[in-house]
Amino acid sequence: MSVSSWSRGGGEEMCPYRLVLEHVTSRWGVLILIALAERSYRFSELRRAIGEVSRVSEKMLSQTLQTLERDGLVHRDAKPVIPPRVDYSLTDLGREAAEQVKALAAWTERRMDDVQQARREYDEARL
Amino acid sequence: MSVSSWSRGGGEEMCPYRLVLEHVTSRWGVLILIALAERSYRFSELRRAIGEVSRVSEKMLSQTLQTLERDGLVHRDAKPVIPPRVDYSLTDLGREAAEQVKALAAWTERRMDDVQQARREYDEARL
DNA sequence: CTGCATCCTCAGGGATACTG
DNA sequence: CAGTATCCCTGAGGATGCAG
Repeated sequence: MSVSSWSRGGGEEMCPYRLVLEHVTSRWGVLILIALAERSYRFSELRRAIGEVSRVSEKMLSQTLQTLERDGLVHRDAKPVIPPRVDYSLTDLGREAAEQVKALAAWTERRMDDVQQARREYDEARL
Repeated sequence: MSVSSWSRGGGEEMCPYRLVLEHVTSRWGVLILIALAERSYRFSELRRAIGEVSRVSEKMLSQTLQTLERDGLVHRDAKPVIPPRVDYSLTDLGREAAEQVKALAAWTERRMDDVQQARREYDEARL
């Protein structure tokens, strides 16, 4: 992986590859992948689970789920019953993505102390 | 790593840990970490390197560099010469972060075909 | 060259109401 | 319950100009 191995095409639009990366690392994408890595969730259930961390609107949740579904990372299982029941889970591809994201999140958690220490020093240095 | 292991504190603000994750996974944070993982760069040089992939304004570049520096991931070496020369490189902590990000980017690159295939099927299914 | 300050735009994203 | 549609607003981010 190197930056220069990326687009290099004179055009203006991003390479599709960057887009997937943005979907996966997006604010809600990260949380959805981590949540679904544990188990499948129904829509509102997922919203509550994520809400424990950071409030997410219905709009953003369904929007992000659609993006991830289109990328083949999330599987949407809509059962034709009344009231409606829709279960979301990860595909194999999604599980792989979730592993990467979880690794990143785990690293952040591990190194949190070092980061906060660095911040204190940085802030103190410019008082 | 599980979502529920995150904030859980009745408050409204994000846990500082989420913030670091957002810095690292941010649009420009990702590109900066990957670029600096290869070698150190001067400001404009870094801007051009990243620009090959996606145009970045001076403002966003310096802004993102500052947050990453504050988080202790990037080292800023300003040489007191005329004209000014400032070199940016990764700290040990930053190199660790870059490894995680590169792993994620590499995965995306590897699985790009599967994703595009999934997209085609998804789009085709709703014509 | 390396930025900081300013202005301005536009799209990400929240709140609300409504539907199947 | 699981969304879609609509309105609206904040803030990310670009463009420009200036300073050290």
